[in-house]
Amino acid sequence: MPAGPATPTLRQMATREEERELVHEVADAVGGLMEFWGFKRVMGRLWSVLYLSGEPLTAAELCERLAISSGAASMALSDLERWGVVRRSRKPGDRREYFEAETDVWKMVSRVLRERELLQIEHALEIFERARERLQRAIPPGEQARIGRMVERIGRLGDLARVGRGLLTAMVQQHKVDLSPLVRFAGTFRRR
Amino acid sequence: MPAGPATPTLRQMATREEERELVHEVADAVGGLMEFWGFKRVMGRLWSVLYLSGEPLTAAELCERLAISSGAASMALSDLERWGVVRRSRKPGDRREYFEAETDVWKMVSRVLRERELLQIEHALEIFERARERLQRAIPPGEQARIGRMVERIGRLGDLARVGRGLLTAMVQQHKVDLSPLVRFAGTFRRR
DNA sequence: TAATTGCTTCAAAAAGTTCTGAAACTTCGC
DNA sequence: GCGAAGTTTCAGAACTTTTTGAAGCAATTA
Repeated sequence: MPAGPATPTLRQMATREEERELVHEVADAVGGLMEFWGFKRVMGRLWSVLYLSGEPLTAAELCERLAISSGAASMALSDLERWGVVRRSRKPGDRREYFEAETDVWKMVSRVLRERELLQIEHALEIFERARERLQRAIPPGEQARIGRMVERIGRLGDLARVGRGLLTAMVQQHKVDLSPLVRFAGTFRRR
Repeated sequence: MPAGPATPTLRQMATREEERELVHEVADAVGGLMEFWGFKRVMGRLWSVLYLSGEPLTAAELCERLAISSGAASMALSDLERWGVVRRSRKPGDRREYFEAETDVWKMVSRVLRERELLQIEHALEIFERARERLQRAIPPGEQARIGRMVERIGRLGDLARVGRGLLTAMVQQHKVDLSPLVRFAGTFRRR
């Protein structure tokens, strides 16, 4: 209602209300993205509220704003801290801990890529190579064709994993690398 | 045991055994990657077995090889089919359905990127922009600084989402696009 | 058309995940 | 060292996801 005799105070309250709601929407969207990425939804929500508030907040305040228990907050905040995405700080003369968001968003993303995605892909790659090697030797007679195809396909999975690893590595390493050769390389693995 | 008087038959059996195990390891690795990506683990396992076997298999055979129920197989195979990752086929004079893996791995990956990741990011982007716009207008007096910072930070989230969208779009569009400008662009969003 | 085989569906079970709230613990000022 | 305030831990509750197995359905053959 843009019309009506709203006093400045009422209008301000309405604005505050709207602000709260918008912040929550953003926090939920970030939470959704993070969940999609295999983190807890609350982690994304907590980080967003801290990031948008711009100033350190206490655990109690976060609990209240997001309507979660102290336990959940404590755990999620520890996780966030472990990911270097939130920092703790204290104010002199105040016993409570304050939490602050890391603001370099790219730093966060690249750390996750490096420590999680890259490990996962590296692990798969090891398995692929080991399997390929082992199948390669001692092919039973009369199975050349079948095993050969299998070996080739495992090889292709390995190639794809390597492309992924290359992309991630490139993204992660300070953007100093030109991704285009990698992307062209990826074209190699289409078909068959 | 490389020594010992193993008959050809025994040796062959050992090899078969090893093959089974290696295929399972690969299938689990792919399953792990797919789970990481928000799919069901079984989906990855099923696809891998089909991909590596190289020939169409029946549902019953897949159930047996992966030790899952017919229900689970039926559902996961439908999902895979919906993602264009597995095809059904029939053999004349055989009532059973056969399943075959899509072998163009990149086609699969890019479809997922396009239909899932891209949607998710697009959704977040809309929320960010809407929130930014709304906060922008009607800033309560004396809150310039606080709201201004908030608006700026939501803007930064939006920028990051756009970079992600750009990367995904580039990857998805037949590799015709050079990713390097995007990656350089990403450097813009570090710090503060 | 009936019998048979194979496939899908679905309710319930199992497994896995996240959240709560209170007890245990830590820290700090007195 | 004691008490108060704040934080972490953890067992169980609540919720979500995945799997099972059997009932129902569909297709094929005789």
